[in-house]
Amino acid sequence: MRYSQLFIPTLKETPSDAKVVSHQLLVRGGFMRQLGAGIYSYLPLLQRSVRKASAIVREEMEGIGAQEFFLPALNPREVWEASGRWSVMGDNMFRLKDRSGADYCLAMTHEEVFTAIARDELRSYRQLPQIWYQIQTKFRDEARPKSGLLRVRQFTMKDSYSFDVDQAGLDRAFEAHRQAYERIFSRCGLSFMQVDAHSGAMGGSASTEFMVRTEAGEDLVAHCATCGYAANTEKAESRAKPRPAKASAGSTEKFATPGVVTIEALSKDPFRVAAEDQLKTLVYIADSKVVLAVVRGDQTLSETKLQTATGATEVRPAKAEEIRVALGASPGSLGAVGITNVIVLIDRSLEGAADMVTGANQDGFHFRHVDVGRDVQGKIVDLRLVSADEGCIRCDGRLEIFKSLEVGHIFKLGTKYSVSMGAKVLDEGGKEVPIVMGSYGIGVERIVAAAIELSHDADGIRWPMSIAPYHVVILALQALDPEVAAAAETLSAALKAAGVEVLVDDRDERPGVKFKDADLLGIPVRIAIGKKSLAEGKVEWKRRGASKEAMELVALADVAARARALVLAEGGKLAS
RNA sequence: CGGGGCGUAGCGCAGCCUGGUAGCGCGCCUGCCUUGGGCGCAGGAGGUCGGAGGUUCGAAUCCUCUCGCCCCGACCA
Repeated sequence: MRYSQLFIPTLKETPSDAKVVSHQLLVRGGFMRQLGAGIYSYLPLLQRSVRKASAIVREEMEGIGAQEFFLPALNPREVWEASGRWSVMGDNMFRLKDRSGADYCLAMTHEEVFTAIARDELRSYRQLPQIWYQIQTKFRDEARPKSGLLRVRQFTMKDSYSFDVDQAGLDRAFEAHRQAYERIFSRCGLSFMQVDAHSGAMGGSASTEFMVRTEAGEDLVAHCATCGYAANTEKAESRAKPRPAKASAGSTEKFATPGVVTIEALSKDPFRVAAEDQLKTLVYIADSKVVLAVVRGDQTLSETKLQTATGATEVRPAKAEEIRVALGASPGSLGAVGITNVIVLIDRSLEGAADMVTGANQDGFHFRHVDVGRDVQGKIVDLRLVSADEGCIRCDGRLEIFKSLEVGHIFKLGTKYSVSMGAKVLDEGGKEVPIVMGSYGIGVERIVAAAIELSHDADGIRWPMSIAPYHVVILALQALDPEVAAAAETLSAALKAAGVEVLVDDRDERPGVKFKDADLLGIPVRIAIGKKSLAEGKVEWKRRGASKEAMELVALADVAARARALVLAEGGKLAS
């Protein structure tokens, strides 16, 4: 393709509203433009990369026997009512009405529609297993779109669903997806890791996220370098920093703490109660029920874990009035001593803790000598957020915590949707059983954005060969010079004949402009054709990102074969 | 949804506090020049100052409302 005829609106300056690198470079490089918050138009160059990523996804899905569908993004309310998610999805789902006033939504995922097809059409275990997938636009009314393509309201997702007659079948489908995902992300040039994850609104049991470690990500992963344990902090567990064991110090005793409403204040003069010797009592409303969550004073509650523990679909901090009604005191003086009329959940690390201090549910007073189990009773669950440098739960290593971007997520759904929607088959024994399902997603644009986050420099993008918009860019440094132009033409034709995708910068621009744009666009191989070297029948070959010293003069006649070999070696695909 | 910030030419910004007929850089168009890392010179086009209402002789500037975007938090398969 001739650069002069392509639409590649590059910018000299970084757009002021772009914060993360992938966003900046995609806009500067003329790959995309914003239409609204979290809504982007993909320009020709980006579309090429997205299609390449999609093609890799498609190949690997076909490789595990998955069959491609294309389902409606516009869904009637009924199918979402059937699974109960019309209400569960809340404000995150775009909703609309048709002309007759009937409710519709823009699908944010497709468990319901696929399960409905399975329910209507699958009757026998003989028809199983099935893996169905699609690569489709998804819509989510994100509360806060941000970071360019990393968090948007409309995006492309590969979603697949497995249907099996039993758990063993699901395990096989899950494993097949894990391996397909490993191949997909590797082929797209990403370094990634698999982490244990929270299942959230998807329901189901086990789930694994595929994470790319980058500061641009929004998830926090806890990782143990010693044994390899890795989990999203929504799920991660650790050995809590130990608290020096204390013996019970007799019965509880109320003492005045006027004006003291924080853990911090209580740890100072005149009280000097270490944070780890305090019980932090937090009041939440879980699906309209009051819940007390108790963690150690030096720990942080994980709302996600609280949600898991309560089984509620919505969990929020209680308002001051609600707290007063439930406990008769204000935040800062709360405790769970003797509380039996509401649900009390206690973090596992507090099991057996003795001689603690906690609020007395009377403003200005606390209790001391509080023993968990004796004075504070409730269900012992995992509630606290892990923090860096705590001990690994699997070995004696330490955890590190870092930001990551979720590019894929695989779930063992089990029978949640098949039961709620009535998708059943007859098993070998003629018994009717719910289909055992799995659900598997990949954010296609996130692959592209993650590749940029991982691979760029001060000058621009450095695309992996497999998803680069073109394999080679030819710079005709003196575009108006007949010999240079002719050489560019000849070389372009040779590369094309060899199956290499080539972009020819034939613009009547100064060399500096072409070099800058080429660096910005990040095409893996740059061939510069200038008068001087051309006189000797040579052109300059340079890998994007390679040092100046790595530039080589290559005979014109050798370029095509060499480029073809490189494309193949680096996992690119030759055009047929 | 809470907190903060910003909307002025295609892009990046100044002007606003202290009201007086809108400016800079880049880009764009024309000509000359130049041609291996975003050249140089000269000329030129381009703006309902996000929108509505108000105050005023007069509003980009002050006031009210509103829309949009960005950031932090909450939220989030």
